[in-house]
Amino acid sequence: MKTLINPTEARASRTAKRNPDASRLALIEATLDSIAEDGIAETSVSRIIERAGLSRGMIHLHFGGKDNLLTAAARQFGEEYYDAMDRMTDLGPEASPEDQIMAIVRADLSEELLNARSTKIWHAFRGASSSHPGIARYSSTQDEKLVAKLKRAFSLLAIQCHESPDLAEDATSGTLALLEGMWVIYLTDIEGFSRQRAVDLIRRFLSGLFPGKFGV
Amino acid sequence: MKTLINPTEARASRTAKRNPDASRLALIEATLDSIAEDGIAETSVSRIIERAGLSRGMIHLHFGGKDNLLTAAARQFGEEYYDAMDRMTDLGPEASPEDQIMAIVRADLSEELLNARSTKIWHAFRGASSSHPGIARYSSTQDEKLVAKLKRAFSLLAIQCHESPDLAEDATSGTLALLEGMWVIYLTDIEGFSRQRAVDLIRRFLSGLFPGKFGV
DNA sequence: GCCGTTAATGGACGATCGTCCATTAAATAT
DNA sequence: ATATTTAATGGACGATCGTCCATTAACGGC
Repeated sequence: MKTLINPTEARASRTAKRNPDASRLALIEATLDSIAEDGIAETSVSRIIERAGLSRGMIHLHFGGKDNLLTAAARQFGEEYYDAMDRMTDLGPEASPEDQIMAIVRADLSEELLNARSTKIWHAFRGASSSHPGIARYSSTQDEKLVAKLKRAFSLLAIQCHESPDLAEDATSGTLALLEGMWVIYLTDIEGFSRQRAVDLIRRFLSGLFPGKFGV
Repeated sequence: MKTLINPTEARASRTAKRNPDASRLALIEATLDSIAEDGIAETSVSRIIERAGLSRGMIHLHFGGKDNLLTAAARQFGEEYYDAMDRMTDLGPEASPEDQIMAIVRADLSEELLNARSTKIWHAFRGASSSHPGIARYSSTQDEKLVAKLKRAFSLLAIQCHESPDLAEDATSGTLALLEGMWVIYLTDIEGFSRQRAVDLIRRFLSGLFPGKFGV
């Protein structure tokens, strides 16, 4: 059930030994898996090392404590999100703002980014960030980068449509709220959620804001 | 800092004794306060009884265990939300669908419902509900009632506008997503959040969906 | 092939977790 | 006034928490 980036780097069978980078990664992945499956409250040191197949002392050795491991896991989770987001929204310089915006929307709602594992982890980190400064850092940068991406495209679109920058501002905030809301709704009812319907719905809302744009 | 429904019922000074209902309520309120201030992970039996000013055995006596107390707290939290929502959206039978919808939006984003305490608790329960069936029950009914309220008003509005029921469906889901998203955004940056801007933004999105309606 | 370095182990530690129960004392019934 | 019922107390219990460290073993330099 564990999802390691490279299966061959998976922790150390009995023979393979002394691979500190792989151990660090295994601990981070085990932490994320545990949060996704058991919740952050149940994610104890014992559970983590059991999942990673490592010994008790490793967390203190590599991270200096459980808190730092959680912070490292939050950092990696955010980086994985943005690597995938950047890769999926790289449309070249001459893509229209509409296409860029819809690419962001589709990416954020794609199975790669929006799935049971990632929403559980995202939700757990969001909740913990109010009392955990380390996690808060990487949760907030996640938003800032997404906002910047959206705002740039909507500003361009507003200029094209001879609309005020005010509209770009509202469209950015509204799209962000719609995407965040979709994640919550997905988490609430994973089985009943339809990615296609979510994308179409956001398109319809944006079409109302920019008449003639966003298809239909 | 504790918010008791009736301050005079607050737990038992040294003199007042033997008030099982007040004790139950004090435990629930202490639980909600602890979740809001320290997070659900830090909300232990010891912390709860310390906040409530009661003795260790009370949780087992009144609820049979910590899990049942959490469930009772989730139930009460949901009921408080809907009592306030119903009270704030009771506009009489001849209110227009637009007014009803905006009343729901304004209520959901009002200081009474959207504040630091309630968003933290809401978020914690949402996260816990995936592994805690008791909490899940009361989290899901919360959504169902809100969806029903919105859908009724949007269906009426769609008929008035000679639009397809399909639009009412999308408007309901979209408004719900916007509201859920606003709660997440509020939780992320409480200081920077503007209720008025959030209400106006949702109105603007709805105005795009129903041209000529929703002011501006 | 020996030695210093360091990744890795796993148990010990005190603190805290949630549950439970013997006891006390207030309210009610007789 | 006495007996019964039950709310409330607070400590004991084993389990588990996160941290730390003495020990083992794999690696790189000579």
